[in-house]
Amino acid sequence: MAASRRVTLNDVAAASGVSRATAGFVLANDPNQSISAATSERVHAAAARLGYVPNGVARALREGSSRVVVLEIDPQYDGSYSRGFIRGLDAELTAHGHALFVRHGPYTDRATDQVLHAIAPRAILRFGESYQAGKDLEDFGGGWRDGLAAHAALQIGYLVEHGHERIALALPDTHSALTEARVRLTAQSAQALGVPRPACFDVPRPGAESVAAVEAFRAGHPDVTAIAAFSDVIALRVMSALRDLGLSVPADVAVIGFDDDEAGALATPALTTLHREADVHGRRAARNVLGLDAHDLAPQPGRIVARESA
Amino acid sequence: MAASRRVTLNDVAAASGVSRATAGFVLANDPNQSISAATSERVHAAAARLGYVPNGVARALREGSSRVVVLEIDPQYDGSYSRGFIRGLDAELTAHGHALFVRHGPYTDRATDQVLHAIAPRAILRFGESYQAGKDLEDFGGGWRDGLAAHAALQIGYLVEHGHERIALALPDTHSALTEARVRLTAQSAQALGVPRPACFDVPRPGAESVAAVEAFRAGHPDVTAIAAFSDVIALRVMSALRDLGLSVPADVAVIGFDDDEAGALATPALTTLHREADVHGRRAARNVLGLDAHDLAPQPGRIVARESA
DNA sequence: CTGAAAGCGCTTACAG
DNA sequence: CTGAAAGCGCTTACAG
Repeated sequence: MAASRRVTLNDVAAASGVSRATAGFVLANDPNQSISAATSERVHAAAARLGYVPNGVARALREGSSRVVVLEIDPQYDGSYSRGFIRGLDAELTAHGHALFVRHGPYTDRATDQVLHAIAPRAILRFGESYQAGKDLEDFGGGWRDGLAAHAALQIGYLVEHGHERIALALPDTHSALTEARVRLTAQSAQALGVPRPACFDVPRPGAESVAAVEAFRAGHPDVTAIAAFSDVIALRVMSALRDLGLSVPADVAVIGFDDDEAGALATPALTTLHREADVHGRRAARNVLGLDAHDLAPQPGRIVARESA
Repeated sequence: MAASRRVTLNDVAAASGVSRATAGFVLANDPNQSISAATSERVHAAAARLGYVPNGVARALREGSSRVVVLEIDPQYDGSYSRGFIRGLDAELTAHGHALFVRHGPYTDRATDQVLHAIAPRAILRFGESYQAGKDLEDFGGGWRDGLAAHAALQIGYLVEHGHERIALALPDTHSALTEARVRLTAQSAQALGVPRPACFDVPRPGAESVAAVEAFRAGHPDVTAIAAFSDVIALRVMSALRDLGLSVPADVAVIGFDDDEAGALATPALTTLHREADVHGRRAARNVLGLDAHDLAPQPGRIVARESA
């Protein structure tokens, strides 16, 4: 079968008997032009009949950037929250004529530059960082400042409510802007609640090292009665290590996760955690990056999912 | 600060005192041209000094497609295997001058079409399906035929070796080309090993429904002594449901996972599973999609990670 | 109300 | 050995 040539604006113009310019004006709905209703209708009909779709590459060359947004995400943040965030971001960008593409990998300026040169996206977002598109927002548009602060407070607040005062914060073993923000916000929450500043420790991937890390931390901080984890993944590592050390959760130490991953619900004991509405955060990020108003998209408050571990 | 204009080929040509064409020939290393060493050197020096990077959008418009490959992946397949696959695919594409972008979402022809029109990628891959770029490979280039067959056989083989004959296959509750392939290959393995064809059942997300699904299956198949799961996620759902039903793993029923997710290692009992070298599969897929030879990239055999659940 | 034309930055056949 | 020129498909200021 012959490869059917792509339908271009020229084809639409020819089929409707107008110039390419006129066809373009009609399809772009250009308010500076006044095209007769008859002409407009003919052009629309021809475009529909031929199945015309504008060539995004040509348009991007002309306009200077493509109607594409790229999200960079470090694989260590993959989880139910990032999935929901991506879903919301994608849906909202699509609704506004843009496409979302995700780049998985560590954040490097070289990689970001390559993306810029390769497809000239309208903007590049980094999951967990402010976005890199000329403007310089203070947050990620979806609760990365107010939201994350509120959620960190909720996590610590739950433990305090349940009688804990000596609380620790368990982190992944590679740090980033996101882990730093979390440490800072957790410390602020503790202060506001009148409990000592949580001590932090890193928990590497499962294995002898992760058990040793938890053991060493316990030895240095024997009075800690509850551990707040950076994520459910980290919480599960902690619970597993505590079990290996012969400790019982929550009797000996309480553990609370963050972000409600499926595996937390299936753990023994089932993981108490915090649920955030990732979808709305993604939608808000989309609005912000396109310079659109996001006021009708109220970020949902987070909520504690109380199960067995705390 | 003034936005510094992008460096174009024109700038390089002007800076080195040659025409744009000549500069282009030098930078493209065009074998049909014979450029004097002096000229070539001057152009390269100018390009380096100015930090010239070709505009991918302009190039794509000219060449008909961009040096970009898009991977579509359904969120239900997110896990350690898909992460490794993406890592390998990305690394190998980058090494060959291409960029990888991932689209997360259900597979729909409409979405795929939008991608095509938006950035005209060199190819679009669907995780778990053959690729959609004119050619029609039978597999995904990284073990989706031979590889998946071998791995399905390994999973069932382990159970048979450990004395199981009545085996079931636990699947996610949304089916796809990938689940179908898995069912088919598992049935073939069972036949080759001389045990009855495994009965299949779906396990929905955690909750009352997933427990009911496992209970119903057990009632209908009381003689099943081992369950092979489509993935570690599904295996964890099954183990949790069995626990809720008062059954003990592996004493009452053995469970084996697939793909070695971190959560499996942390479960109680720790999940026995199968590990595949996702990275190499991704690299092979990259080579195939670019039409490059992949013979030096031998797919690694899978291996059983024997823990406690089977 | 509509059309001819320029130009985004690149690649490459063609002419010299 | 090197340059002038066409053209990928679009948008949009300009002329009529």
